[in-house]
Amino acid sequence: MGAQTEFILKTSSLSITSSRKKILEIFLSASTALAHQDIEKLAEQYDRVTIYRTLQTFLDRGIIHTIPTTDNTIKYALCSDDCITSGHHHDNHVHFLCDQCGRTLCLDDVSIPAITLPKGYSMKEINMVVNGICKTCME
Amino acid sequence: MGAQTEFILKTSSLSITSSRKKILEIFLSASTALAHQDIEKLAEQYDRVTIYRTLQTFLDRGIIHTIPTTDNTIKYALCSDDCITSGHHHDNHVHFLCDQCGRTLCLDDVSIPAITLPKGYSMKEINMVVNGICKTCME
DNA sequence: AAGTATTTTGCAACAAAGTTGCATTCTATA
DNA sequence: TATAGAATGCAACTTTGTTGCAAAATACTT
Ligand SMILES: [Mn+2]
Ligand SMILES: [Mn+2]
Ligand SMILES: [Zn+2]
Ligand SMILES: [Zn+2]
Repeated sequence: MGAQTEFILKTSSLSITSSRKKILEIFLSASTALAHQDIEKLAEQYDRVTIYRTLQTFLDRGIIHTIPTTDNTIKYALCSDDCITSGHHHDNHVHFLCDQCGRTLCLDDVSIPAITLPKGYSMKEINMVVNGICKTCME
Repeated sequence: MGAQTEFILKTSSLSITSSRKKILEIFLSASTALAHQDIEKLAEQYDRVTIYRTLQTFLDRGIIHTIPTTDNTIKYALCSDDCITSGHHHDNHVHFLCDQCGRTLCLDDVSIPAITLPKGYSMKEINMVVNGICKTCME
């Protein structure tokens, strides 16, 4: 079970520590994106500061990505294997925020359509976030 | 000069106060979206709490809208006249975040393309945010 | 125009979120 | 197993956001 987390850390040339493994396991078993606070609760044996630094490290290596939200919270989710092996984030899927259950989901199968920017603008990254009611809450 | 701000406040059935006029003037003369902190600096005669409450009021009335960003900051920008008269926000344009100058721009002429969500999801709102280099910084 | 009801503001106190420096502990490697 | 370098925990601090309440300003009635 720890095999996958250790593989990810090694691939990203990060030293293997118990907090990094724990936080990775949390992401691997999560079905939704997580806020810093969610992780704090699920990894309460570790210091808040360690979690801040670990998330930043994972972002730098393309292990996780952020999802912008309309409230003031950032959500984090695992990147695809592809990001992890290439060492930087380059996903292209839409994110969904459920107004009822509050969950944030990566819609891996919905890709962001291309847009044309006005002349003079150069695009580096694009984010698309949809609010609404998720499948589970609709039932 | 205060005519336009007073008109907006009256249209939204808000009482006319000096802080509301000042904050509206700031938005009207701004070419970019503003963070809470930007407004604090430009309206330093008013209490921080008043600015929080005023922004919330303006959001409720569809006078301004928020722009989600990849860092943990919310930017605010004026809505179109259409939102103001109808009393709720319903813009549909792309937002641009310049990685160089840090400015956040409403690309009023670039509309968000439609997407198809997986079965069972219901869409209420959609946001599209592009990072890159803006026109001014490219020159 | 003055008086009154209602709304808004500022202040204080607080809570939550995020940052930094440094001593200690842990990890990788020889 | 010894050691250099990296990561962690802790304390102190800053920034950001929230709440209750008294004072002030605004809108409304007469
Ligand atoms: Mn995602
Ligand atoms: Mn806008
Ligand atoms: Zn839901
Ligand atoms: Zn720029």
